[in-house]
Formats: sequence, structure tokens, C-alpha cells
Amino acid sequence: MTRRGRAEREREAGVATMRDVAERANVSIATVSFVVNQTKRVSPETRARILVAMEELGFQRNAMARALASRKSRILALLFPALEHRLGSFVTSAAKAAEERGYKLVLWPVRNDGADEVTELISGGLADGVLLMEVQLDDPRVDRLVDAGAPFALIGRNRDPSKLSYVDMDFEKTVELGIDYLFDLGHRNIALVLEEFEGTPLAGYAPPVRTEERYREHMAELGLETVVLTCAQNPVAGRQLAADLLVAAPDTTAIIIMNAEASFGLVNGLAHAGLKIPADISVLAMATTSDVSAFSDPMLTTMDAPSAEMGRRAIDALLAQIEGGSAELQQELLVCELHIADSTGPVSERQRTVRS
Amino acid sequence: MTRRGRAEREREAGVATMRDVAERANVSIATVSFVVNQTKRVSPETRARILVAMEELGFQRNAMARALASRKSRILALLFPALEHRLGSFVTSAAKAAEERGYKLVLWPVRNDGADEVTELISGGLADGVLLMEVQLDDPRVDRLVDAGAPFALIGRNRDPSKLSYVDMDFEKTVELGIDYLFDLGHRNIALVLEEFEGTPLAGYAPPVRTEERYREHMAELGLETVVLTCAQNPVAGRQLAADLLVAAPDTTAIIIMNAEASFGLVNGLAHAGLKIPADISVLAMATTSDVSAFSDPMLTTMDAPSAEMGRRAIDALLAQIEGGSAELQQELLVCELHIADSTGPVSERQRTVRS
DNA sequence: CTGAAAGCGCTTACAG
DNA sequence: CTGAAAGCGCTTACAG
Repeated sequence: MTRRGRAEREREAGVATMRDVAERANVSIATVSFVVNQTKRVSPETRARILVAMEELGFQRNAMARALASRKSRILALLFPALEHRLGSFVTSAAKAAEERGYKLVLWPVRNDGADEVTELISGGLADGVLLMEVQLDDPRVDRLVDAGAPFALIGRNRDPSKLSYVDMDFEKTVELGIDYLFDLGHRNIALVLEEFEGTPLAGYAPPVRTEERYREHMAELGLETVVLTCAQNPVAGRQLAADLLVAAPDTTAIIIMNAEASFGLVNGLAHAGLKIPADISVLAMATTSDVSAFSDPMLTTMDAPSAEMGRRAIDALLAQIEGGSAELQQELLVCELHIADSTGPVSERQRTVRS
Repeated sequence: MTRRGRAEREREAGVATMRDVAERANVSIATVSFVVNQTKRVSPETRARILVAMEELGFQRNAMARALASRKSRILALLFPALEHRLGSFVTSAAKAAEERGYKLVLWPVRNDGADEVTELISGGLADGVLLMEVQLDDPRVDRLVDAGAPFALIGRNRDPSKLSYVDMDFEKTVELGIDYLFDLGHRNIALVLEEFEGTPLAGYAPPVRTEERYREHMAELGLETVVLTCAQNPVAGRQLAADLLVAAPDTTAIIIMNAEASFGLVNGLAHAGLKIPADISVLAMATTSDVSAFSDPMLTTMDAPSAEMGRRAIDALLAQIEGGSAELQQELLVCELHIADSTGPVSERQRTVRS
């Protein structure tokens, strides 16, 4: 019998079992089970010894084994059909890619600060790997995943993703593309509008940071002045923003906005202020989807997030790690595609004379 | 030892295991495993016998046991933070309610016609219970869940849900509420706009059916003419609809629309046709959320779906079954709440005279 | 209060 | 090509 022993495996994987805890605390695994699940009285001393052992070993009970033995998974499934029209093509295409390769992709709700849940999920054996969304520049969940030795890929990037697998939008190239498009239309006063995250759990969310940086750089390269505003992710805020912008930077002839919800309000707000779009001012919505461009009137010119492609590649990146080992890094940046509609146009002669 | 034997349990739960298949096919469970997973060559005769046995017993391999033994769950988790701003409060509140009661709610993507997946999910032991969304009037998934003996609750209702647990919007009372509100404002020509589902996988989706029925009844009670139109779930279709409506029913002074995406287009389309909202025509968006009412200009008066409440109650209904047994039926209908904004107003003297 | 042991339903080296 | 058996990591009646 050359089958590897438990201890050997433990050393490799670093997963402590109830048996390990039991040995260390000098009790039976039954007793450990009782304290873990609080399912029977255990004397305070024994209990304390067990808790210490659990702590020292970083014990996490295996959810699969528990489910098998108890015939209860404690998982409720919300059957989620027709994902497309709710979550966009990212999830749909990722789910499809996973299925094609023999895996099931499941959406796992976690709080934004829920680092513990991450550990639990992996150490508990419930998932073979993890896709992480809405990555912040300094994201504690990433550290947890690294510590847990979990296979994972980011949708987005943290501050230094050089050793990690990720798929992200190329915000830098995208904003550059947007600026160049507007520049070629004759615009010289191009403002940038971002989502406001200060004071929310998403403070330090990377996309606006990267976008703003590159915007400032590229505008400088073109010898242009910069105007950056932020606003909350809702149309009311967008409407207010229109007023603010016209006070702060009345010369503006074009706006790049990366804030889908606010963009609809922005368009309405500009109209209320008496501006015609695009005759008086152009609006370009970045990193959104042209599906919603008709929410506003005129229809928004957009730079569409490559969602479906990102979904597919994210699964690829994750499975490369799971099946190929942790050395298999995959790092991809995808540029948004420009979809010209009715909210952008050449700068008019009137704007040129009146405003400059 | 009075522990119940395997056979006894099997009779109760009706779940066939590999061992059952092996016995029936006169082979070892190892061999069954090989054919189930196609992991080793098995002679055609043996293989055929096993396949027959599997079929006869309705064998589904237990996903938990497989995961435990193979140390692979074949599940990938998409960590999903901040659900609120994507899926609405329904999922958030359901997830929270589940957590409070010691369960984890997971979003399980299935195709709309994916009845097999449903069986797999339950028989495979992966979930203790199921919440079913987007229920159709005749929904094969419901039959599957009944057959599988799975604890489940519907978000919505099928044609005859009298023996099932469900939580649904009370479309009947809601549309009545909307009609009465507009009637009291003096409107007599109230059109109804629904989502178009013919030819889509959601054909036979119950909400528009129920809404239309009660609309016709209640309008008749008030002695009013009815106008019902449908359109696809996107703003472009909504814009087109405005034109169609003004041709089909030029007398219309108020519209109740249950089609959130199209409602934004409808408002824009009416404006393009030269109508002022609400001076010339009122628009009431039903079964949506006031969070998006500012997407349009003027802000939409809405009847808000009680999403958070539904999420909570759906979990209650499901857990009542899981923990209390299948006799525990829970059936709840919740009315949408009216949020008056700027898109509805009294019928004007001009409308009254010009139009009637 | 605690433990020995059977069992959950599979997978998988090993032996034949 | 097939099987006996150990093992995955837990839970849980039963006995003491």
C-alpha cells in the first residue's frame, strides 16, 4: 500500500481536519464535532483545549464531508434563468465556458469586506476555484486567497497584480481611445466624469483611478486642460452633475462619462440647461453597453465593455491554474469598443467662437 | 444497533446509489463508477447492463460524495459582492435571510428549459432546497421539483399553485390600484403596455397574463374601453411603441406600463411626438423600482415591486418546508406600492374637450 | 461528559 | 476487464 498517508497530505495542502484537532487536543473526533457544531454539552476544559487546537491549526470544517454525513448541505439554490437580461453577458459567457469544460459556475454572494467567507469557501472544499469581482486597489480578499493557496483569477486588478491571474478592461487605452475620437471631432475641452466611491465600501476601486490617471496624462500630451468630476451612481446625481459641470467648466464641449446610471441623468440635465446634444455638447459613455444607450435621448455613443470576452477568458485563466498548477499565470487587458450613436458629433463653429 | 439500513432509507427517499446500481447490474461499485465517469474501459456488455440499471433506478450520482472522494467539487465560485446595485434588493434580502438562519443562498444559473439540471441539483445533494424564479404558467421545472420530492418555493406562480409554496406580486391588485389612481385623476382612456414574450423562452410568463386579465375586468367594471399593447424589453422598442400607441389609440390620456426597459423609450418617444408628460399624457410604471425612475425625464411615477419583502418571505417559505416538512405550505401575494413622481397628473381640460 | 465505530456515497491505487 | 478495499472528512446513535 503506497497510498499517501493523511499526515503527508496535510503537510502539502495545509488543511487541518477534525482528526488533527482531535489528536492535538487529546480527544476523539466526536467530541471535536460536538464543539464545532455546538451539538452537545462538552466540559469547559475539554472545550477550551479543542478551541485552542482549532485556532492553532486554522481548522475549517469540510463542508462537503459535513453535507455527506449529515445529509444536509445547508445550501439553498436560487435557480437563475436567463441571466443575460439581468447580469449582462459577462456572467452568461463565463457560465457557458465553465460548463463546456465540465465545471459549474455559481454566483456566491459575499459582502464586500467578507474575507472570512472566502477562506471558508475554499478550505471548506466547496469550490475548486474562485473568480473575484470588483477588485479594489488594496483588496484584503486577494491576500486571503493567496494565503489559502486557492486557485483564483481576478476580474479587475489590484495595485500590484504582477503575480496574479487577471482579466480586466484596459481603462488606460480605452480612455485614450475616447479622447482621440473626440479630439478628431475637433473637441479641445473634454471633461471626465467618474463614479464617486469615497465613503463607500468600494473606496479605492481601481477603474476610476486608472482612468483618471491616463486621462490626465493623455490630455497633457495633447496640450489640453483637464476637468474631472465625480458623482454617485444614479440618474439624479447625474442631473445635478450637469449643472455643476456648466458652472465649473462652462467651456466644456465634450464629456467622457464612466458612470452608466448617472449618464442618463446627465443627458437630461444638460437638456434642462438648454444645451443640445451633440450640437452644443457631446457625451461619450465609457465602459458600458450599447444595450442601454437608448435609455437616453439622444441615444448615447458608447465604448462597450467586452463582457462576453472577459467572461470566457476569466474562466480560462482560472482553469489554467486549477488544472495546470499555480504557475500558470494569465493576464489580459481588453479595450472597450466604440459604438457611435447620436450623442457625439463634431464641435460646432459656434462653440469654437463663443467658447474660446 | 438500530441504525436504519441503506435499503430502508432508499425506500423512503427514493435516491438510488451506485451500490444499488452495482447490485442490480451484478458488478462492483468500482465498475459502475468507471462507466458513470467514463474513467476506464469497461466491456460493452457490462457497460450496457450498468446503463440499463442506472436508467431503471433513475440514478444520479451524489455530487457531495464525489467531491469528497475526489477532492474536486467541479464548482467555480464567482464571488459576488454588493449584490444590491446589480440584482436588486430581492436577492440581497433573500441572501441575508438565509444567512440568519444558517443557510447559504447561492445563485445557480440554469437555462430556462433546464429541467434536468434541476433534478441533478437536488438528487445530487448539492442543495437542500430551491427557489424558482420566472415561473411560467406551465413550467416543466415545477413538475420536476415535485417529482424529485424537492423542497422548493416559487417566486411567482404557475397556473395552479394551490398545493405549492410561493411568494408573488399581486399583479391583480396592483393593476387595479394603478387604474384607480389614474381614474381618480380624471383619466378615462387608460392603456396598458406589457412585455412581449411570444416566441421567447418566456412565452407563457404569468405576470403579463394576470395583469392583462384583471386590467380588462376592472376597466369593464368602471365602464371604460381597454387598449393593450406589448413590446420588447428595450428602450428602442419603447420608443416605437409610443408612435404605435398614438395611432392605435389617439384618445389615450394615461398609460400603465409593466416593462421597465421600454418605459424609458416610451417617455422619449412621446416627447418626440410632441406630447408633454404629464400635461398631455400620464405614464405610470408598474412593478418596477423607483430607483430607476429618474432614468427618464420627467421622473416616472412607479408602483414599486416589494422586492426585499419578497426575498425574505421566499426564504421563510422554503425553510418552512425544509425544516417543517412538505406539509408546510406558505402562499403570499404582495401588492406594489405607489410612488408618485412627475410623470402622472390630472387629466387636463384640453384633453377632456379635444379628445372626447 | 466522552469515545469507538458505523456510516454518508463516492473514487481510485492495487491486484488479479 | 473487473473487484475488494481503503479512504475522503465528517455526523451521530449507542454505550459507557
